[in-house]
Order: sequence, then structure tokens, then C-alpha cells
Amino acid sequence: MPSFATSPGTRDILAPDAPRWRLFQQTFADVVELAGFAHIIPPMFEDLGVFLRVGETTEIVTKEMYDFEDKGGRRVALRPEQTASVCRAFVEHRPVTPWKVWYAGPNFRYEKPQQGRYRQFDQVGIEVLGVDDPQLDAEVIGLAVEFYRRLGLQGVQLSVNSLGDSGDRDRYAVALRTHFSANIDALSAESRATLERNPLRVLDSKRQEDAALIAAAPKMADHLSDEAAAHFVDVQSALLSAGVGFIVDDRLVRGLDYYRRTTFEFVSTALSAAHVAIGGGGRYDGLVAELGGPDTPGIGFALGLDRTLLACDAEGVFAPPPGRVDVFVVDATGGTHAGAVCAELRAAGIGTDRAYDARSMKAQMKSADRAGARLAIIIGEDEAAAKTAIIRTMEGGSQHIVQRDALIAQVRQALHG
RNA sequence: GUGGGCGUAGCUCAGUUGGCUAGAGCGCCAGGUUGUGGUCCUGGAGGUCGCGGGUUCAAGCCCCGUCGUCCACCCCA
Repeated sequence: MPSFATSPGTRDILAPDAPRWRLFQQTFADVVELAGFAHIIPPMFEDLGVFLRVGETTEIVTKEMYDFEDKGGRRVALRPEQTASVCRAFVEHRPVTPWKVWYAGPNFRYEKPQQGRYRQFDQVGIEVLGVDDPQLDAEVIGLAVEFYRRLGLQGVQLSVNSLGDSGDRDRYAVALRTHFSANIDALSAESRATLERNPLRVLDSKRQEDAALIAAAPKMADHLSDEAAAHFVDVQSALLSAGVGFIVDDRLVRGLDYYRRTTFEFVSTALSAAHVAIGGGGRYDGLVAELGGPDTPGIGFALGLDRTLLACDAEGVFAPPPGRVDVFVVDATGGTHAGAVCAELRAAGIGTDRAYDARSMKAQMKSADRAGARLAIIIGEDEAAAKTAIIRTMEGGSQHIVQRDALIAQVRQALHG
């Protein structure tokens, strides 16, 4: 037994998953950079206070934060998400608006691990600061939809809702509290506890016994200010004219307290209930101000890399890239020529690998096969003496002798010719 | 954090009411094929049965604890 293994909720990402991750992030970058988004790489830990803005009542803050005191006595935390960091960066650097950024990288939450739920988990996402326009809401949502399309996903459902402005949200919370308190006996014990902390989240309960009471609960739509209601109407019509399919879910309440007005969530119909939410986002118009900046609207989303890939697997799309080498050098002279041949091929930009330890030609051919090489370059004593090499096509098994100094040209022709 | 299922070879898993030296398939290595992979045949390496304690003449199997993983709740991506 090994002495060490990864900590709970963390894991090594090996091939072929690692190149798939890279392709995932690259595909995302391609989509959003085409829309004018610039890359931002925030630090993985910051002052705890930055993340407390996620919401004092959320579990992310109350029990899942990786926070600690560093050697200088600073109270810091590993980031549980990146929106708050982006807003902090906005306040710190004051870029011109609209500020459009994208990010990719790991976040940390101390949760009980499950499939599709890790303590270190990766997200990709975008944020736009400084624009209030409902057109932007639709554009941001549309970029996520476009990204899913690029991955090949079909079964992604978009739900949208408006949580109104902060005053609306507070009034709605009071209305919900009144509603549920009046029927407290019908409410599950867990939901009673949730009601204490955050009445809106009771709407998220999946328990059967709560279903009827939730269905009868007051609607957010009836508590929106005129401005928020108008904004939401405009978002919906912009989505419609952009051809983005969606459903309005007036019980969609996202877990982060900073959300205002437009909120949305993507669920995969190909996944089981536990991790159907593969992405989500919304407006957070008060967050920049809370972090000490000017009153600045903001909107963005984050997509879970792991869960999105689970959805891809469930749909059989976005297969891992092969990640192979084109040429494998088989040296039956004991390995004295392989190094030079590899260096020559690699310098010419041709992906090349070799075997070591002077293994038998049979073993080296097997390695060539396993490496997925299209060509084997075979050099034995005869070829070494004659300054030649054999080029063997792995698929089909035809081979021919070429002069050593013509090797690169011959390999190129065999690969592309 | 609560409740439950499962931890045996690198991987997927068998292992009877506790009973000789713990098995299979795949993978890996070697040979069959004295210069050639993918098929086939033969052989080989590889295990403190997650870890610790207990019961017993005897524990992979039973009991307790612990760690890990998976599922549901919770939460969320």
C-alpha cells in the first residue's frame, strides 16, 4: 500500500483527461475571446473578507471556506469561487468599463465529496462589469449556450428568473417567511432550519413533503420593482430574438447572496439529480460597491468543468483528444542511434518517441504500437552501417529503406504525402 | 454535517456455513518468431485482502473503531 494518496475531494487528472481539460478550457477561451473577453488570472487565495461578500448565510461561507491565518497573521482563504475576486480586482485596478473578463481554474470548498463534487474543483466563467443593459444579460447567457454547442452538448436546459433588486429581495424574503411560518408544521425539519437562515432557499428543497407548500408559496414575480420587472422582460425578449431557448423558473434561487435581478442556471438532462446543475450565474449589481468600489453593475456565470464533462460523457460527445506521437524510433543497435534520430525529427517539428534499455525489437515495436505512432523508424546494424533507415507504416505494415540524410523529407511525405 | 452501500493484484471483479500456499479476466514482462507491433499459444512478475483492535484452534469472511470511496439528504458547479 502506498503511504500517501490524494486528500479527500482532490485527485490527479491524468491523460487522457488532462488534455481533455486543456481542450475544454481552450474551447471556452476561443468562444469568449471572440466576443472581446480578456483573460484574468486572480490569485487562488485572498483576504477572507473578499469572499465573505458571497453571503454570510450561505454554506459556502459558514462551513465550506478553506480559511486560515498565514505566517504574517493575515486572515486569508482559498477562493471558493472567482466572481468576488474579479470584483475585487476591478476595485483595485479600476479598468475602463465595460470590463469583460474570462477565467479558468480551480476553486476550493470544504464539502463532503461525491462524484461531480470535489473540494478542489475547476470552473470556467466570464464577468462583465459596468453595464446595466438587459441586452448584455442575453449576450452573456448566449455565450454559455454557444460554448455548450461547441462542446456538442444537446441536453442542456436554461432556466432564468429575476430576484429583483435588494429591496425586492428583502420584501420577498419576508413574504416567504410569513408563508412558511404560517404552515410550519407541514414543513420538513431541514427546511425549517433553512427558513431560519435564508427563506429563499427553502424554495430549492427537493423533499417531497415540502412540494405542496412550495407550490403555494408567493411568487418572486409579484414582488419585483417596476424597474426590475421591466429589466427582466427586456432580457427575455432579447433572448427570444437571439434564438436562445429558456424557461422561466420563478423558484430558481441561487445559493450566493449577492445575486440581483437576472439569475440563470443550466441543467443537464443527461445527468442524474445530484449534479444536474452544470453552470449558472446572474447579476450582482451591489457587489463591487460592497467591496469598496463605485456603484457598478455586474453580471457573469461560472460553469463547472467536472460536471460539464460528466454531461459530455453521458451524451457521448467531446471525446478526449488522442494526444499521440507521429513517429516511433525503433533502434536495434542498442539505442545508440535513437537519440540523434529523435532529436532530428523533433527539431523538424515531428512528434517522436523511442524506447530505452536496449529492449528487443519486438518489444520496441509493441511500444510503437501502443504509442499510437503512424510510422516506425527502424534502425538495425545493417542500416546503421549503410547510413539508411527503414520507414514502416504501422497501419498496413508496408516498409521501405531510405537514406539517413533524406529521412526528414521521407517521413514528412509518409505522414502528409 | 446526517443516513446508507462498498473497500481483495495496476484496472474490473470472484472468493461457499470462518478451514491447506487467496483466484479470474484485462493490463504488464518474457518466450514461441535469432531484425518487426496489432491475432494466437506458453510462461512469469505483481497482494501486509484499506488500516487498527477484538472474537476464535483458525478471519478476506464475524464484531468494534477508523480512513477512503460511492449514493441520498444538505449544498452547489
